[in-house]
Amino acid sequence: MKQPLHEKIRADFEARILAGTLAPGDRLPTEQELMQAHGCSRMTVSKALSALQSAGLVERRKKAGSFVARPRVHSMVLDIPDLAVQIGERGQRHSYRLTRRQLRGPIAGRDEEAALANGAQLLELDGIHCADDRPLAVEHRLIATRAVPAIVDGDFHSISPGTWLLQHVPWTEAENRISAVGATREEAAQLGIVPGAPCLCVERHTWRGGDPITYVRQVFLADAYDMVARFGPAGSSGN
Amino acid sequence: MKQPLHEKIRADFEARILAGTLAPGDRLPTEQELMQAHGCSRMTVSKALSALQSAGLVERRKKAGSFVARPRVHSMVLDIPDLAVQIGERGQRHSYRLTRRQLRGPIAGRDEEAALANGAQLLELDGIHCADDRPLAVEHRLIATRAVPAIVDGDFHSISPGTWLLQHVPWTEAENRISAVGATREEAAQLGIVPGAPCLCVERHTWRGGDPITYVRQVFLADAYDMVARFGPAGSSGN
DNA sequence: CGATATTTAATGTATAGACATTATATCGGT
DNA sequence: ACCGATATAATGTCTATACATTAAATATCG
Repeated sequence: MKQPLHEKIRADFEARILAGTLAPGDRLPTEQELMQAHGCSRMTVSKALSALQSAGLVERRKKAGSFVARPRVHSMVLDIPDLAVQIGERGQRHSYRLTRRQLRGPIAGRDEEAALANGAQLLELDGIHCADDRPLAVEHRLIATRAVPAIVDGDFHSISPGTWLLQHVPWTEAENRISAVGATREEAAQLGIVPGAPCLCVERHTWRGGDPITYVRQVFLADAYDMVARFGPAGSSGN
Repeated sequence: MKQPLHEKIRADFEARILAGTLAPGDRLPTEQELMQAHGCSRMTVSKALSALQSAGLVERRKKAGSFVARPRVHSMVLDIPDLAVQIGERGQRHSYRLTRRQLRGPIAGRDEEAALANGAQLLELDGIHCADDRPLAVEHRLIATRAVPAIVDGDFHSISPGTWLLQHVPWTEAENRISAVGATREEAAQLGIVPGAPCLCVERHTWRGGDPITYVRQVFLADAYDMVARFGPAGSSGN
């Protein structure tokens, strides 16, 4: 054990937060309690808590204590966009229509699906996003029931799975693959465009503490959607 | 001045690093020197330096001291891709052909160009990126000579302006706008495809400490290029 | 000269205490 | 019941010191 004490305390809470044992909004012990529990000085626990704070995992308030941070939306540089919110910001009404729902195992031979399923089942949810009832994107999504068991009870005829996931399951890692594609016959029919018309395709994997959560492929109407990623110095932190 | 001392020290070095006064590899004062300079204890300067370290701005080595961190490539979540490097990684030969070079002022009425120029002139560089002599992307670029005066002496018939900029001018903020477009007649001719074929369009602004550096619009062959952005917990730091 | 041992200068970790700050909670008075 | 003053509990900052760790620099020996 060459690990410094403040690092061990930090890692302990990080693990518990990522595992969900400590949920957003939960209060964690005061510095007094922690220094007694670990038999160390206050500076040491304070250092651990400060590290968690600057990593965006906890929020510290005087007199009140330290709490697991709420959403983590803006600490991460490129958000996972919530289509419903984005469309709403443009003054349009978002709607989602479910076209397919299936609970199944991974398709044999598709290693990515097997990795996502991680021994359990997958929930497949396909649907269409609309802005003011005009089709905007078709979505194909797979969700690992192992990571998100509550998903199978969800009703996604009204709210989209993406919105639900963003509100219930914080992610810690994500990978976006963005490309331009010509619409297939099927996609073109659903979006009301001609086959081969340019579309923006976003494929995204998300993980939480190393465990895969979901895979999604979204095909957008080209003239209706841009993807914007802005990023800059993370630091500052402030007080 | 309600600013804590360690924060003032941190901000001071951050500013100097972003301004370029302290260049990558430069050594900054030892904790001893800093505590004398500011008349404070070692813990205080150590806290400032630790913050800079976890922000990825400096690297600290025992016995040696603290140094301005080298590249900042992986601390930033979504890289500015260097096409030349990416193509090389795929085992292909990258080449860039300059098609237009013009030193000019901002076009009247275009506020973005005026903002980029910032009172000085703009260097406009258009060109084509090829992989193994097959056209891959057309690029339209504007560079602020105010931020990068050395650019006007550059010879971009062989190396691409993007490569040059990445190697010479570190950026601190960037904004990517990614969309799918149909190729215009002109772009189609340069890329060897039919007009209207789907292409991936990347528009990017970059800044350095608030000053605009460059604007670029790249139009990629859809089937030859994906954009991948992977990001996860910045923290960990470790020792 | 070169490999190895020693010194040493820097950061890394930790302690125990002091005082500052601030949001919450409690207590009064109207 | 409300509003305002006061107490209080938590974090925020800082000091002064001690010892640990590490890697660069230097000395030593074959």
